[in-house]
Amino acid sequence: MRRDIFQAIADPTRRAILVLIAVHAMTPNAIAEHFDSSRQSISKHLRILSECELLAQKQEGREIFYELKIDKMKEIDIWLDKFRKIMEERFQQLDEILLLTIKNKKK
Amino acid sequence: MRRDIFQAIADPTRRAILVLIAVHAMTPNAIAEHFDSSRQSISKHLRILSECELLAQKQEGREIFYELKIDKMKEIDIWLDKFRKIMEERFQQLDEILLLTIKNKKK
DNA sequence: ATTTTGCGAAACCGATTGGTTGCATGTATA
DNA sequence: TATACATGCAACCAATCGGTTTCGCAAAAT
Repeated sequence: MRRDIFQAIADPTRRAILVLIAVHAMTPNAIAEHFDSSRQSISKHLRILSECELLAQKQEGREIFYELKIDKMKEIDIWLDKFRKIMEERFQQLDEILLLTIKNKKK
Repeated sequence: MRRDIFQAIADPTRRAILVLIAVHAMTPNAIAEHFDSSRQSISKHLRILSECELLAQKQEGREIFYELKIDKMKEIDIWLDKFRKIMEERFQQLDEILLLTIKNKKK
């Protein structure tokens, strides 16, 4: 059972759920009303998102409110940072090449 | 055939390929050497990444160099922006509540 | 006390996934 | 020209995925 945040956000319904919940916590039934899928199907998605620690639950009577744990989203940002850094290095190298070219022309 | 960038980066091997290629373009064989998977398996991943426009190909003789199209990665960042904005709004609302609380105490 | 409501869990099903094997094709090399 | 190499593509397979149906269990409502 592979269960990481990248696999979690691969599904478009799950991404929509995250956006929906980001505004304020919601119950499974309330969430399901926003989609064509059944309540059970949404419940499955909620379980997967919870297993990835993207969601927290707040029980109120027989209702369960799911809320987004926004901090977990940072993990995606951290991964993207790798590419930001690599790109920075690339531009620096490009700068050096351009600088050398200018210097050579002056000779 | 669902083929978007989020589904593309869901697979850990594909994510590793992206990081590998980000540094400099590579051929399928060279990439495959970094993994336990077969050359054909890596080729399949490259095809999926290409279909998502995450990769560009440069043919050199009988070799094909795959390079990362870094701009496409921005799409993930754009999606993350939604949450950044929602969080900003939340903090603003929190500020307003705190402000009101202070004002009420003064009364 | 009985019924309704909100929910999770399990069983099942077709579609998709990631992997392998076996080709076909085009390019270097002998 | 014959051979070795780099690669893509199609066929196949077990595992996983997303969905539905059915059930059981509590908490509310009647």
